[in-house]
Amino acid sequence: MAEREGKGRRGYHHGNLREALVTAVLGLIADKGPNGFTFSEAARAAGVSPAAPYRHFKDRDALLDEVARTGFELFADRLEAAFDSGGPSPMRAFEAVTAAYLDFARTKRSYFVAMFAARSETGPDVPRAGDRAFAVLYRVCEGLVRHMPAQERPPIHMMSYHIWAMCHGISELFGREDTRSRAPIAAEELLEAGAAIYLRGLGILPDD
Amino acid sequence: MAEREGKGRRGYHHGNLREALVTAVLGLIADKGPNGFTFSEAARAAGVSPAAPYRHFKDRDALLDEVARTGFELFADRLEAAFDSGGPSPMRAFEAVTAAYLDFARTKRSYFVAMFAARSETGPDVPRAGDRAFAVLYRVCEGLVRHMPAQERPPIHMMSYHIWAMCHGISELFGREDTRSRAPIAAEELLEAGAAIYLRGLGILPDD
DNA sequence: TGTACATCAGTGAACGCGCGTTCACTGATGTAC
DNA sequence: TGTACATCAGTGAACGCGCGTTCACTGATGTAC
Repeated sequence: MAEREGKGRRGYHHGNLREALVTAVLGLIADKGPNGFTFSEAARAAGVSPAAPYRHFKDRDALLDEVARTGFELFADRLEAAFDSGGPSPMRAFEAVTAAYLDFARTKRSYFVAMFAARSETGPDVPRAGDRAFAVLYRVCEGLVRHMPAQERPPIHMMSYHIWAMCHGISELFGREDTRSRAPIAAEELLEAGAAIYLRGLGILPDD
Repeated sequence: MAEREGKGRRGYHHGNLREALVTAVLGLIADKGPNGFTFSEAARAAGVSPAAPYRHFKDRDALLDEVARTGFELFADRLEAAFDSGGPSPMRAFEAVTAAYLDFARTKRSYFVAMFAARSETGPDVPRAGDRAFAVLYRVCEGLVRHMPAQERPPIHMMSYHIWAMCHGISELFGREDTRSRAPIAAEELLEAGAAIYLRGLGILPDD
């Protein structure tokens, strides 16, 4: 029980301590928030001496940055997969991507928290990974707008920011498992309805 | 310089240590985040021995809760004032309130961070203070919808959640002074445009 | 108005604890021959 | 296929430090008479 034999931990050498630390941190974040744990605790949670993490990370912030970076990569993967699942229909892609945003924020909560808690100064790779996720939202909007006459098209950048903000706001306020969500409406429905209203305001109707 | 004579700190007794601690914590949050300071640091920043805060707060979390509670009260005050400033025009009230949301999130960043970082379990007063702020958004939406025929009116609760989420998402993603905002568009414009599109989607036009 | 006393709100010394970090070390792994 | 050796990735003991918390204390304030 105290030992973790199954995977990793094959004797003196851990084998994949770097990933094990990230995993351990995710658990700690879930319990105590992004700043509620120490470097030593992370080592302990990974079943390793307090000096071991220094082989892989300069300090606690570097470790947290790694979690954030990994989270952004995973996030971007999810959004891209959702985008592809929408097939040729821009509207389906839109729905799949926004739903994936919400789902990630809820089910990968620890990643999500780390992604927005990490100090953006230290990790130059973190924003870059975020850009990949944003690009998916951009492409989604592009698809929705393509059939419109050029004059009526809204600025796609602005539109993607709006969608991003809506997803993000709803995730933060209503899409958390830990706090009983404070709205009597489910976050998914709320987002779906809000997005539909927003798109209608741009002249984009549900039946493509 | 090291002493703070002007106000408070009138000799052996501080006079208003409770508020002074809250103020000190706001400064610490601005520097190092909501969990980046210790109880002792708060005491030191208030110019007081490390044992003194125990007269007023059980522990660090209680202190942070107080900051959050104060923040929510102030936030609600600001929104209410903005609402009143809109006069009889629902649309002006709407614009003033959403702008006030953004402004608070930016200029009272430390409060804002504390408000959403405090563990909601411990402080039963915190959500209650948040409700007062939400009530303003609700009234704003009510006003916007009043002239519509009853059948066309959207559910006001849903509508207020949407507005709240939009304000919140934009504040978090683009409305921070610390990080250079990542959007090439200013948060205010972004919010204004997004809200206008959303309202148009509901059949509400700018010219009341 | 003065005095005695209770209460309040601080001090500062003390304690045990766990953290961050360094260090010489050592077991495991990979590779040259 | 075996052996020697370099390198890698851990250990565990040690250190100084600051934190959280308690404690007897003390200066300031408020109030009863």
